Amino acid sequence: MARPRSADYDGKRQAILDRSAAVFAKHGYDRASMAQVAKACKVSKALLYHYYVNKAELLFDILQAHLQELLDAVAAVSKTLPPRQRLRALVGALLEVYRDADDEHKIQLNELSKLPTKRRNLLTDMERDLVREFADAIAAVNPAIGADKVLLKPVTMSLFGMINWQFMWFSDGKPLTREDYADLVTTLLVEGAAALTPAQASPKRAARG
Amino acid sequence: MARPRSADYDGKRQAILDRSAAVFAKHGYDRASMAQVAKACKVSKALLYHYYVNKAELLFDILQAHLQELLDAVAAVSKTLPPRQRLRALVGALLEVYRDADDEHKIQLNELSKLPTKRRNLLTDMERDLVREFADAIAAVNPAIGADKVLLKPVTMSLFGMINWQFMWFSDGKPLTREDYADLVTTLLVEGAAALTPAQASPKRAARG
DNA sequence: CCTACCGATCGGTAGG
DNA sequence: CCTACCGATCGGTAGG
Repeated sequence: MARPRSADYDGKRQAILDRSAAVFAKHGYDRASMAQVAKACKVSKALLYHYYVNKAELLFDILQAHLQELLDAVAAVSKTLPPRQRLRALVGALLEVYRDADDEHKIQLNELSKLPTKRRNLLTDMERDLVREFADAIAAVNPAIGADKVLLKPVTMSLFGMINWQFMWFSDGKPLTREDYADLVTTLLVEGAAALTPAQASPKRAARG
Repeated sequence: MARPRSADYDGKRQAILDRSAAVFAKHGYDRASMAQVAKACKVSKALLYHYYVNKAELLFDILQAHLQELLDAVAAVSKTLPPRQRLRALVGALLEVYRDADDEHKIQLNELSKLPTKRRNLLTDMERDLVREFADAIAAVNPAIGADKVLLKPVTMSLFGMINWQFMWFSDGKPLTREDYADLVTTLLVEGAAALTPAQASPKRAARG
């Protein structure tokens, strides 16, 4: 009989994921040694290599789990909400996942490029799916921008810029909550975008302030 | 007699700065070996250590020069422009410096934390000065937000998010130019922020979409 | 301005 | 026989 997998295999794996993310975020992927990671995870280095064939696979698993969490949160937002409320809910969903994922977010921004091409492409595909959800939501709120081949991308990327830069300055416990910031971002995007489109004979003229 | 400095000392130093930034941006600071950097700069490793006492000083010099260029560009924007035109010019100034500084920008985002505390603090002070210029310009355009202790920071950071995320997706030669994007960002910020303030009995209510 | 070389440490793997 | 794990150590490379 084959020896069965440890009863707590998945639990252990998740614990390794969380703790190693903290080490990678703090010291950077290259500087964090597998010995350091193992110590933080309270396992031996050999056990770490039992779960992951190499360091890059550990990094990949951290980022895949994080991106899947983002995609799940976005998928859970009702598709029947009025467009603006749906966009607001999508922004709030991302910011809520980020509450406990500052480490994973930093790793995503800083270390993704260090994965081998195939693994990296799997993750950038997930990122692209996430972006598409937001682009569609923006198009639903503002059909003129949705139909504009030139404007939709920069407007969508402006939204991601605001959301993904949040980790640089935001801290919980201050007067402005995550919900407040989701409102603020949605207002800047929606009301700002509305000002782009009225005189929209050509995309260029529409974009000019 | 001490041997005089090379006639082209500063020119060589600048060339090292540019080429090493490319290497650090491509492979990451930790992975890029000093041997690799020396080869890209077409100098010996020993000469590299003649200009910089260690690897971190090279990184510091790259980032200091970059941040100084940003501060200079911002300082060159006329202070007598009408508020909105001034904000637009400030955004355009940053995006214009970024045209030839993608490498330096990536390094600033990814590797700043790897410098020793004192060096890092020198650079974060420069970043703070840059942020203050923009916060002041936003306050001039929208005095209600300028007077709001809760809103000014997140609104300013939203602007930096849009500008500093640009390197992730923008490419020159597409229909949307840097000038177009400066217009777009300024419009989102100014018209969006205007929608935050009318009902501004309390900051929280004002931020709610 | 170079080659030669160091003390330290890395990611990954061996036997059991 | 299998998988789950450990203490010890490998060959190769880094910054300086």
